[in-house]
Amino acid sequence: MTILAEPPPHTDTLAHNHQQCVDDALKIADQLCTERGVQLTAIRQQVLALIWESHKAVKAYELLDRIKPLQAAAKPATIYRALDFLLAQGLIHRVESLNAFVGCSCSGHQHEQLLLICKQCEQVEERMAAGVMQVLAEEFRQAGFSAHSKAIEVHGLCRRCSQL
Amino acid sequence: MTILAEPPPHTDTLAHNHQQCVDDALKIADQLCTERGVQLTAIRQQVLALIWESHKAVKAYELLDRIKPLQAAAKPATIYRALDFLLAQGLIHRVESLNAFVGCSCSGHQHEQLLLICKQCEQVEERMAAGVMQVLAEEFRQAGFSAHSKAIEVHGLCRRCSQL
DNA sequence: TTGTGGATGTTATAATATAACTGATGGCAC
DNA sequence: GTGCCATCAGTTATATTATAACATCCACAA
Repeated sequence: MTILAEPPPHTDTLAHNHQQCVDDALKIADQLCTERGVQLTAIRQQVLALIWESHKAVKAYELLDRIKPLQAAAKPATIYRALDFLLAQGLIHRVESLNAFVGCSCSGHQHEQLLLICKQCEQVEERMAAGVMQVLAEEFRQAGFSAHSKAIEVHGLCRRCSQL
Repeated sequence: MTILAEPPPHTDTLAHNHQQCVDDALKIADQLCTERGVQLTAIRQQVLALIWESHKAVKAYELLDRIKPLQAAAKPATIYRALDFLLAQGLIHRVESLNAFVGCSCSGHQHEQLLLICKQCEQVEERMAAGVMQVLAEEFRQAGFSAHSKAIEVHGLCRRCSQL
């Protein structure tokens, strides 16, 4: 079983240039939406930017609080509609086990990912985990199951936090 | 990569003797609780039995409605407390992506499982998926991640429903 | 008896999410 | 330009999921 190379994990907010993450995410979002002929409106972009403020998963009502300075009229529906859009475009992940949302760093790729959620620093690392997905596919074949979507969410301690 | 043998899937309510599933589940629960010196009280047993009425994932408030004939005083806390107990004992799974609960057919085993959730018939098949878990473990090692819990929930069509 | 711990009862409320209708905007066919 | 349509956002209300906090009960042991 060969495991494909992974992009460097960004679980260390101190050590990486986070503004670069945000800029990249917004730029990619912009490009993808243009290509697809869908609108990355101001609200949607603001929500995406708020989600990318950290590598932690963010709750919808936290986003609501944080968008209010920019969108005074914001209500739950404002946020949930933006989240629905971003999810549909693959720009964010929903973290089911936390009822929260995190930026997707492989936006535009179709493959599903593995989400490693740190209990300590709360950051979420996304990994393509090609090997895992391949073995999973074999498992589905055996089970006669046609998979439409999968979430692999793992709670534990990230490299950094387990070393502390 | 060898895949271990799986117990026969019980995704077909019509074709299998479901009463057997329920009886087995209750008997195993009883044994485990006795062994562990914890109390499988009437409420807890009733909730477990209600969850086992089908192989579908059941919502907490559905359980609340269904337990009322038996426990007229039942309130949300009644159900959530019973669910917490059953989860702690490994007798049920929480299906994060549905905010619902399903009986665990490998109660007492420590290993994590793969949950295959059918969009059509709503039944949940549990698989040990030893191969998947093994490859996952290798992935964690590479990521320097110490996993404490993992949920692998896959939505799609089960064998039966994809053949219809 | 008297405490102690576990389970349950009870009330209230928090947290998460959606429905349904209204209005505003902008493109485009005519 | 006018009218039409689709998309997005505003607004109100409510549904759904989950927990907090405190009271009560009861079995059992000291």
